[in-house]
Amino acid sequence: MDPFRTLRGFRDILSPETDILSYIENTAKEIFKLYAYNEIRIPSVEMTELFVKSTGDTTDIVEKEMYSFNDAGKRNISLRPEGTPGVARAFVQHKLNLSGKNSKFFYIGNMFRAERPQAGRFREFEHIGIEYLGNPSASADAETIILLMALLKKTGVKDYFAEINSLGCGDCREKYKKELLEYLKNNASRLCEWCQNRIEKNPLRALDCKIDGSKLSIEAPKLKLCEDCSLHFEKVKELLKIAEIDFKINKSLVRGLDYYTRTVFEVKSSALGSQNAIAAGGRYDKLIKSMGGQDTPAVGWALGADRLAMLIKDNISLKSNAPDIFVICADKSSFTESFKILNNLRNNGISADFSNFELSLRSQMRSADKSGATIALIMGEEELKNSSCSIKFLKHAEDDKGKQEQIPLNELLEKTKNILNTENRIND
RNA sequence: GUGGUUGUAGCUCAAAGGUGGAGCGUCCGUCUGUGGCACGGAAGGUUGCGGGUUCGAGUCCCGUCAGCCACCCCA
Repeated sequence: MDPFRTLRGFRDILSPETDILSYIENTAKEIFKLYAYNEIRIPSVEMTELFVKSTGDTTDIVEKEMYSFNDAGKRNISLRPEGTPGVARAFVQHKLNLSGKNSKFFYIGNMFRAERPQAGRFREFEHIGIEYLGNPSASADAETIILLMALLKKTGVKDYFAEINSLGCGDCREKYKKELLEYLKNNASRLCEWCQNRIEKNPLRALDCKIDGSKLSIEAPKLKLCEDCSLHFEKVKELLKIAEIDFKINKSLVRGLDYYTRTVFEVKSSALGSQNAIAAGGRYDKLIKSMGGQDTPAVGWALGADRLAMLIKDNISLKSNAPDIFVICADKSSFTESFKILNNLRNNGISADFSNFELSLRSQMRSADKSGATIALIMGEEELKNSSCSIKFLKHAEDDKGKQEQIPLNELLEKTKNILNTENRIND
C-alpha cells in the first residue's frame, strides 16, 4: 500500500465539488430554519454496541460494513455508519425530552461504511439528516417528508420521485413476522443460503432476496396493518396530498434498518446509476425506549449529499471565488507599495489577489485574466510618482471592458467599491 | 464480499514485442509598462507497484494496489 495515496473508497474533494456540497448544506440549513430544526453535532465514533442494538445486528450495515476496532482501553468502538443512533443516544443521554425544547434536530456529517466503492458509493460519505422526536402523529411523518421534498426542490435537482410504505407497529408486525416465517420455512428451498440463515432473525429481509424474492413477495402473505396503523398511514398520505407532494406507494419498500416502524419512505433518482437512492427514512417509535429512554416516538431521514451533488453539478452555476481585484506590480521600485495596496484592499473587504510581483507585467496580466478578476490594478514607477494607481477593466467586467484609468491612491478604496457595486448590479 | 473492465505527462488519449508521442493545460518569450488572439520555445514520465517470459516489455504472463461498471447493499 502506498501511504501517499488515499485509501480505497476515500477521496479528496476539490473545488468545484466542494462548492456544490457547500451549496447543498447551506440550502438545507435555510430549509431547516423554516421548519424550526436545530443543529446537533454528534461524535464520529461511538461504542459498537450502540449500532448493533439500534441499526440492528442482522442488517448488512452492522454485519459487514462497519469500521470497528478496539481502542487503547479495549473498548470496541465503531466509526458511525449512520446518524440516527447517535442522535437517539444523545436524546436519551441528555434527557432532552425534559428540556422543554422542541426535539427537532438536523445534522450534517460524514458517515463510514466499508462497502465496495462504485459510482455514488464511497466509504466515507456525507449525510444530511433530520430527526423529529416526541411526536407520534401522522403530521410529524408528513412534515419530515414535506421538508425533504422542499429541500430537494430548492436545490434544483430533477428527475426524482418519492415512495412510501407502512411497516406497521410492533403488534401487527410481530404477527406478520410469524405468518411470514411460517411461509418462508415451507419455501426455504427458494431462498439463497444467506437468507435461509437469517429468516429466523429477520424474515422481512427475505422478501428482498434476489434469487426469488420478487416472486415470494407477491405470493407470500401480506402485511395487514392493524386499525391504528392503517389510520395513521392513511393520514400521512392525506397530509402529503394536501401539501401537494407527489409520491407512490411501494408495498415492498422495506428499509434495511431494524428500528423502523410504520411509515418508511425513500426518494430515488432515475438519473443515478445503481446507487439510485438520494434520501430515505422513516418512523422509529421503539428506538428511544430500547435505549433506556422514555417511550418516545420519532421519525427522521437522511440524505446522501454526495449523490445529490452528482445530480445537480451540471445544471447549477455557482459564483466562483474569483477576486474582484488583481494587483500587478510593474517594476521593482513599486514592490512594497503594491503589497501594501493588496493588504489594504483585503482589510477593507475587497477581495484581491496577485501572482508574483517579480514576474513580467505581461505574465502578471495573464494571471489576472485567468483569475477571473474584474479589475487589474497596476502599480509602477509612474503611478508611484503620482501617488496613484492604474486600474484596468478586464473581460469579466460587464460594462467598461478594456477601459483603463489612473486614480489617486487616497481615492482607491471608495472608487473601487463604487465600481464593484455597479458591476455586481449589472451581473445580477 | 462476487464478477467484468481499465491503469502511459496536470487532463483526454496515441504508440500492432524494437529510441515513449500528440492535443489541451502550465510556464517563458515575440510585445523595452498591459490580459484574451496568433506564433515560437521550455518544463513536465520510476508507463500504478512487484515479479516473470524475452536479445529486447508501456505492449505478453502472474500477483498486487487503485479507478470505473454491474451484482449486493444502502442514504
